[in-house]
Amino acid sequence: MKMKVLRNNGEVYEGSFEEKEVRQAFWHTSAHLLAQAVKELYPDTKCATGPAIENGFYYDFRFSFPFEEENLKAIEEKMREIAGESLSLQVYSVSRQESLAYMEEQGENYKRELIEGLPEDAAITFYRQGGYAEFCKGPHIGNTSYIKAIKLLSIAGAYWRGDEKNEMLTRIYGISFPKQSGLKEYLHMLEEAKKRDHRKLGKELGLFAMMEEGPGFPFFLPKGMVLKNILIDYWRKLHIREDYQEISTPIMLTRKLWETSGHWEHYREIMYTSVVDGADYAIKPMSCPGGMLVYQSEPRSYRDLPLRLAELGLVHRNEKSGQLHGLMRVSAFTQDDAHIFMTEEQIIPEIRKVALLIQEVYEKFGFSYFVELSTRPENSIGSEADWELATNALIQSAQSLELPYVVNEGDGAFYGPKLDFHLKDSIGRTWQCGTIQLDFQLPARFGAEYIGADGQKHRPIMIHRVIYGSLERFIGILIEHYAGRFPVWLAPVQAKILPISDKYSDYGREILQKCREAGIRAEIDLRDEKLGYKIRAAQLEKVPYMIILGEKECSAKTLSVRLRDAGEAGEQLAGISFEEFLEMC
RNA sequence: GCCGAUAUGGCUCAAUUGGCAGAGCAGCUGAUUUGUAAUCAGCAGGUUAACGGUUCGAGUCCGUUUAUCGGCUCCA
Repeated sequence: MKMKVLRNNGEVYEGSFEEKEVRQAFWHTSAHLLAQAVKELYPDTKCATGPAIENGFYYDFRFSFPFEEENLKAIEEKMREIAGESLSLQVYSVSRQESLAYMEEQGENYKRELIEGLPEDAAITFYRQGGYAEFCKGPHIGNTSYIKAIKLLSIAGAYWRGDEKNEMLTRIYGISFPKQSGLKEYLHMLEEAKKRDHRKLGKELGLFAMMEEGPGFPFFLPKGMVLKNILIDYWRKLHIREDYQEISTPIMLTRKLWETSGHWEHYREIMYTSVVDGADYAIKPMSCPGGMLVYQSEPRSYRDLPLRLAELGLVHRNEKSGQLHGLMRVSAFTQDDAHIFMTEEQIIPEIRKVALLIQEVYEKFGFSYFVELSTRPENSIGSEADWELATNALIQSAQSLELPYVVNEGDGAFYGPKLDFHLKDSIGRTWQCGTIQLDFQLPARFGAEYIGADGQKHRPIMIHRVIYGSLERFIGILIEHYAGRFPVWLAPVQAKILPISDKYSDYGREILQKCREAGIRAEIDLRDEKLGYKIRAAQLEKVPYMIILGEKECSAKTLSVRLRDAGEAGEQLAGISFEEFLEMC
């Protein structure tokens, strides 16, 4: 179905909902419709901003009463009513003066503030639908009647202009479609995504648990621990190949160290601290100072560089309450950290090497990702020149690898800029996993040195980097990515042995032992149940191979293997030898 | 931290206006000896997140706390 789109230069474009511009215009108009409905129902409400987002739209309001989820129904109803009036939209330009006067008259102080931020000579475009007009750069769809299906999804608090120092507004999220079927499909998709939620699967599959006794501190259950260890084994292999050396540094170190590193000043509020024998200690929120001390544990020469020290560091961060999220955001997590000490000439080749390693790992799991370059934040240390050099090195490296990135102004670490790699979860939220951070500050603060070819002392430059980011977050993403159906190499249980009756238990145990000797992660189901029951249980546990043992197999000393990923037909391999099975794994 | 919501056996969920806390699955016991997604029967399992209040009586109403969920801010 085609619909008209009004651009702010007066142009009219005709396109379908499948096109991004049209869809964004559609949702943007839906946001205006939401504001219009809210103003009609609650005229005292102040409107802030309301854009289209990747899936749907939102609008921020300041209500004159405590707004509750209950109120959404009435608003939704009103929106339908207005959409049904088939209001056509008009776009027109107004001078800055005039629009300020209009917002003043309407009592829309947030809008006024936004317009005040625009240049003096700016012509402001307005979009009007019926009695509701809003300053907006568009585009919008031509008529409200295109909007046939509306659902307001949730409410949330959101700071005015995204700044926590500002007052909190009420944000209403919604979605809309030109057809009822579109909405139905979308809601169904959300339901499906919920089934992949790592918190649900983590519980069902016995991977990890969260307990009230340790909010934000995940417990790894036996099967989750297997998964974690597989990731660690894979990581170790790669790092040996890439010429890293593994170290381990203490969880808790003295205040003096954190003062030297700058963490005591810049990171204090999220560090767990303790007093031991009258002295202040902090539990590490990062492993870098430990790595730094290892670097300094002996004199270094330019021949040692680049020196790559890797550490699976368990760090603790006392996050503000309300920020925890399953395994994705926890208070204690294992970073697959490494600190690379190098000369200036080695910066770009080293960054490239790390970026390639991150790409290799993400490709191994079939992840798609996007990269973000974060620049100097307000609360940071070091000279402008160092920051510029570091930022340019990251840009050059990314460009030389043809790695597309978006810039995130002012979001760097306090000691340096960084390239962040973001992965998506099941409902499209993105999480920062890999990161490459360049740091001139820490080596200076610690007075780190190496002896150059010229016999003089020089200061090394440091890279902080992670590939997984945190094992916990990465496992969360992995669970959702595979919906719990891990590939064989990752599956905590690779094979479930299912004897048909207890007459075959001994043969089952024999096969179990052979599996274990061959390094296959196997379990046996010796319960007094029928085969169908055991298959169902194994299938729900998402075990890749089900080894079925009955009279035929027992007497011929063979196996029958049912595949988890076989279709409805229940494809299986009957009467194969143990060796043939081994080759499959 | 902020805005909004939720909390009932191990899990998923019931419990009319405040009136005896219940079911399925999982677990245990017994029978059954099973061929590709649930065999039958029985048993056990709870200070309804915690604390306080209103009431003759609270899972249900009110308050506080904790945890969790959807977001904002922050972040691996």
